[in-house]
Amino acid sequence: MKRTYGQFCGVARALEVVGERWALLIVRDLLVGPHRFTDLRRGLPKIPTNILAARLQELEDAGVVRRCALPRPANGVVYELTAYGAELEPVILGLGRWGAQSLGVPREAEIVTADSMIMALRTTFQPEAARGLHVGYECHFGAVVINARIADGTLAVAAGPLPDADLVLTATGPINPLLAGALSPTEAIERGLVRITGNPVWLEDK
Amino acid sequence: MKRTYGQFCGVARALEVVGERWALLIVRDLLVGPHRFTDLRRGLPKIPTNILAARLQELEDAGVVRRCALPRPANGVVYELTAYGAELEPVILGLGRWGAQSLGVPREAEIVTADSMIMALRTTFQPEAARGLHVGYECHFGAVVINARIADGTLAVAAGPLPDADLVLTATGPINPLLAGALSPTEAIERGLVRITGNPVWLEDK
DNA sequence: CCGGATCCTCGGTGATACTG
DNA sequence: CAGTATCACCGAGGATCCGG
Repeated sequence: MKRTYGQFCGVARALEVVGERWALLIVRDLLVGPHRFTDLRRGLPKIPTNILAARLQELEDAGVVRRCALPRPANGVVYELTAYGAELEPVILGLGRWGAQSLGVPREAEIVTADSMIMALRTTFQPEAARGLHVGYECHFGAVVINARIADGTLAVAAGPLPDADLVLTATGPINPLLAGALSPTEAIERGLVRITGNPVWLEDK
Repeated sequence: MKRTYGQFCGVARALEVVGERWALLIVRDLLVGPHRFTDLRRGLPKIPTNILAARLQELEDAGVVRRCALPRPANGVVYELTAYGAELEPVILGLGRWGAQSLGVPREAEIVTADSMIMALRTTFQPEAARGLHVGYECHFGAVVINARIADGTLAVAAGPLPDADLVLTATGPINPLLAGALSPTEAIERGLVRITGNPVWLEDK
């Protein structure tokens, strides 16, 4: 018997499914792609393992997450979003955009993960500004390196470097206004928040 | 000292502010308009009063909610969203749309509130379909009566009846597909989910 | 009636340790 | 690697009370 809100309302139903602590952060990481238990654990450093196991079970029961045996080489398990779960993407992006406004400066012992930065980049992507563009970026946030490829007005972001990147960005200051969309990349460079390497021609918008 | 997620991420920050139990439902009700403590309590029947008081305090500290002395006639207090808090509207609407898919049929002892139905109507509103329209609706969900006015492509929904309504809708069955946008009003009527009174000419879309 | 404050209980969370 | 087991603790949930 789970806790309910006693309301016949879509918002209440949604919160009964993904409103528990940690649940939406798990969904955020899974929006990047399928993850193993240990991958999720690495991305959510403060989550107790029993809570992670419980959340995954609940999300699986709710049809948000699917548990899959890993393909051939490595035996193991991966968790991935169902189509239903993937429909949470606009909600997560909206939450991220709202929360980025009060992000401030990283607090003591607060970490940056590749998955969260990947979703942050997706948050700020403006398809209209990217029409007809074909670029590869490599972004460095501390030790975290992710790559972004823009092609045909769509954005693909993933972890790791991009050897043939047209442009390499390195964050050197508080980049939260950039993530919140309150600052353009050009302004960010002027303020010394981002250092770039490569061809500045590709600095249209992200 | 509050609980944190230990992540430098907009989603995590947002959940630290509005991710606690009941918080987003309070915001949902306040999106309809300012409420008094007792109004909120009525709309969230299962919330303990100490939790409601604590959430309001936290949301006020976070700059999401503002506490206001009530205007002249009645002395008292109202809580209203700040501009920052009101920016959560797209997130709430997205959550409501997602949750409405698995809304099912009202569970035992599950109630329908005016505020939740008002937000549900806002969820389904499609500005493009309402262009040039000027209509007044009155909607009945059990004992809950709300009114909707469409003018100049915008929607205004409020609690209570609308004496000069062009159209009166009464829900008679499981209306969740309608709320989720999976069903058109016309189809809903054919299935006997909604009974209408008035001039069917106004049945374009909501 | 409004706007809480207070007390108590119980279960989930969080930390750590341990196992197949 | 992928969890399960144990346990302390604190916040949710429920009831009652209290000053305007």
